[in-house]
Amino acid sequence: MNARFGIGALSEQTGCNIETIRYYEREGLLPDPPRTEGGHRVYDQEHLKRLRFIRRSRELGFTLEEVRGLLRMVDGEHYTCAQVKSLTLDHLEDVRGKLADLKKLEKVLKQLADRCTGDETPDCPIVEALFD
Amino acid sequence: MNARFGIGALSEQTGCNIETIRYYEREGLLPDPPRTEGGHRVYDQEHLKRLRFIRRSRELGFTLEEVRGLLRMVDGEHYTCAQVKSLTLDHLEDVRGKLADLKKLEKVLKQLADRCTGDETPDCPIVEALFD
DNA sequence: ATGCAACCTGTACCAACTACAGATTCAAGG
DNA sequence: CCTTGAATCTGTAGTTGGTACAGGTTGCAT
Repeated sequence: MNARFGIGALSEQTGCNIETIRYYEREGLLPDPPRTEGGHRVYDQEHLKRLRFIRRSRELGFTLEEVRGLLRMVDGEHYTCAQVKSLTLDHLEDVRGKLADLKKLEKVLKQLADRCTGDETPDCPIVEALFD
Repeated sequence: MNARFGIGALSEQTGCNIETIRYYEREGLLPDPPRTEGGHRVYDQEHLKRLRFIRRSRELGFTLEEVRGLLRMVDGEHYTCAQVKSLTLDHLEDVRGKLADLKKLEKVLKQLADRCTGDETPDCPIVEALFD
């Protein structure tokens, strides 16, 4: 249960690639782990837990800066629900903004594609539209 | 009508910032414009038209590589509707993929935020969820 | 003892710009 | 004609979130 393992195992456990783990360490998101005599990193369950937290956050689209914020709260142990919720809602707004943009984009692209016959004609309404 | 103008005016006409215009030139998307004695760039309507094309394409989410492709077709004068449509449909698929991802994201974030009371409690269900 | 997989550091690269610093040129007012 | 300040010039570095080497060292099994 108190298993210790190398960076390769941590990578496999989390699906996070090795270079990225070292990158998170450089960025201060993961603490510098202890090393073997020869300098190899040695991890434990705490590291695993923390890296999973980072990965889950990233999958939800939080930026590294936001993850840093979340980790500070968690580390400080004195965060409130309100703070975390606020960060989450801000991020949700971002996502909704992007969603709206992409929907517009999809509509325009679809319209363009529909107006185009797709045959061998050398005059394309898409190109015309791009030229305005 | 045969107006010639500097990079600042081109920037204003297109909403494209000056550094970006020079960047497009370096990247070969815009042709090297003629220069004044002193080395300042001098543009005309053709440059304006081309830059607008690039900007419109970028606004529709085409990558610079895709824009390059579109420009090659336009420059070559021997593109077909089919080619352009194919590029557009590929891109439309990309957009739809991203749209689907973002929708999932929005759902999860909303669920998380809803489960969170947002009060002064120090135990947050969002944080719990991120730890899995 | 040896072979080779795993790991190390350091650097460079990706997209698509953006942001300087420090030098030069252009255009307008006096 | 001269000055002044805005516009422009080149060149380099930074952004985000990693990824990809190169070239060297360590760890472990045989």
